Amino acid sequence: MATRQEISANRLDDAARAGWLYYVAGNTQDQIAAKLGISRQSAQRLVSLSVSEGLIKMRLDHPIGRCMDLGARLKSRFSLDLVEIVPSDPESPSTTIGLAEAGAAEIERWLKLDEPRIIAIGTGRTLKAAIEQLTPMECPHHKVVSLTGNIAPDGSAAFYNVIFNVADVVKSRSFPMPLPVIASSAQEREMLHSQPMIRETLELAARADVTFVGVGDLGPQAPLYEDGFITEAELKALQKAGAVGELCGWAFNADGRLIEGFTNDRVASAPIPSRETSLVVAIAKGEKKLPGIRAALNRRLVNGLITDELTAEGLLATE
Amino acid sequence: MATRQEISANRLDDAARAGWLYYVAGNTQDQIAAKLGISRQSAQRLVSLSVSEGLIKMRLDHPIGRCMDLGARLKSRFSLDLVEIVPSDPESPSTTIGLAEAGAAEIERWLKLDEPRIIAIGTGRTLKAAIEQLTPMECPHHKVVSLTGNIAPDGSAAFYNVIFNVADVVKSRSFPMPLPVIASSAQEREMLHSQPMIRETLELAARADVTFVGVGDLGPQAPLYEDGFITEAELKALQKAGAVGELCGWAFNADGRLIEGFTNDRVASAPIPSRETSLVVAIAKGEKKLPGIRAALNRRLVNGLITDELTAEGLLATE
DNA sequence: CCAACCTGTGAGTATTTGCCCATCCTCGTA
DNA sequence: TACGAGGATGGGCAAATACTCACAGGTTGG
Repeated sequence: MATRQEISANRLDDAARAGWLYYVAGNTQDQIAAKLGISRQSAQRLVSLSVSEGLIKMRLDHPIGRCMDLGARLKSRFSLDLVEIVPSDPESPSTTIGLAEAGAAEIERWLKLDEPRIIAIGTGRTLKAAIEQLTPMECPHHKVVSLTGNIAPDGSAAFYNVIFNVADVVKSRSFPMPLPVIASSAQEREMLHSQPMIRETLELAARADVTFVGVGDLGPQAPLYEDGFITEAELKALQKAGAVGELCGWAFNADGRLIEGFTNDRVASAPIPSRETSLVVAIAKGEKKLPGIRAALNRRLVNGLITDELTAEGLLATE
Repeated sequence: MATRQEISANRLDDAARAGWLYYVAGNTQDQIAAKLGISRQSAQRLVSLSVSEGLIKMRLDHPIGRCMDLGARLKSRFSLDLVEIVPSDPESPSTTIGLAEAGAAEIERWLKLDEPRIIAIGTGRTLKAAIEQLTPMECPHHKVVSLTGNIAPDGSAAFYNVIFNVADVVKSRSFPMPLPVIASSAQEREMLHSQPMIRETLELAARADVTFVGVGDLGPQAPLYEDGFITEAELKALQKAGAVGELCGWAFNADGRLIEGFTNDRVASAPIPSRETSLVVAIAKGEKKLPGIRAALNRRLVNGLITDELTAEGLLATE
């Protein structure tokens, strides 16, 4: 008499045969049913079994395949709502190559929507590069709001504030923030934020449907420092306090917690919009930014990420 | 054979994405269409493209009892070092279905080795189909050497000479044989073989660690004849002399002995490498090739075989 | 011995996929 | 600028596939 195991092994054999006929030989299930002398439904079950039992392996031989794979893992590892991985070009030192195009594509996906949306934009080199990749289009029904001030320390318009570029290219209504990135004191910040126009912009930012931000590192070449928004002493103090990165000027430590005190008391940027009710996408890559990106993901300061293969690997490598 | 259309890299990227989403992530084409922002029909086209371009590879990972059994019996009956049996699809007239994938898998096993190897390759339709299934990989440390000439009777590159395809896909160093498959005379062959470069290639072939060859039949549609390497008269003469098959152009009789005289005096291919010190794998199946395969196994012209169920049965049935 | 249970089956039905065709867009040419 | 070839697109439809359900045959445990 046949034991259950033998029967099941036989069944797996049949499943393997059916799977082979289906996937490798390209038969239809009807043909398989005829060949194996069973009903089409049974054939379907066998084919299905061959997949669910892992008898059939499918592999994608294309550079993109690796990106998709990394993306899926990142998405589940950090419970992200959006992940986009672009192939790395190890030869190119550019911090924006590929990323800019991918970021622009994602921004355009939102702009193409017919229903009016509020799109919040941070600042930084990566974001600027992405905006430059945007296809000009007519989107007067959307609103684009800046999360950060657009006044550089010397009083001029901050170079890497990109809100005007966006509004220009896509013809949407724009809401810049006529503020310094970092106020001179907490009091000044409060004063500025209480101005009616700015208050409205802040409220608009809080209701953004989608947000795109860059991630800044706080190493020796921290963009905040290089662009003169913070002094060397302030940078050192932040580093000492454990800061590993910043979003729109908000410095945070390796846990993703905002650093208390220091420059954070004076950052005039809008708070990062809710990750519960909206999508906040970080666009960033690179060794230097890795700790910052990881921290932001861990504490869910963002729930979307556009990065490259190498960075994705780095994010998955640890822990 | 369909002419190779130049397809933009971007489209292949998209195809890869779609293929990944479909086969790996298990999305429906509707979902893919939504995610990529295209119509379902376009998604379907991309998925289909990813298969037809060979981006998606499917492999059956299960020892089907019947194939294992046949394989074990063949292995012991003919003292083989390697046997691989794939399921048969009795209805399909294709001479390569399934076999190509299995052959590619075995070739890949060798290519994946870290130590440098010399891999010799014969010629033929089956082998070409197998090569097309190879996954691109970087193997500059291996050497791939052709056993047969790559010049067709009309002077062009022989279509079924596959050495270039291999080298291309796996980036290894390749050693083709700039020779006709069959020289016009024994003298010409000697002359050609004495050329330094060719001599070196021949010596390399003799030292191959592993060899993959097809088996040609010598019936009315013998590939050697169909491809114009031998005349009808020569084919008839070979048949009369008892030839039942050929490896790389070397015709042999039912005992597996090389036919003396006739075209064998002029075959410009390298001799089949040693079965004592290396692995020589025949990849072949089909009723027509049965006598040839049997003869080659009997006299141990090869010590490895990749074939299908039906052929395996045929080999075991007689004697 | 019987009832509960499990496995596998076929029928019917909803969903998904493959393919044809009209149309649109692009680009080279007259 | 007009025009035609060639390729991409999306609608529609038939084929193929996946899923649900009720039931048959056999096993298990009382």
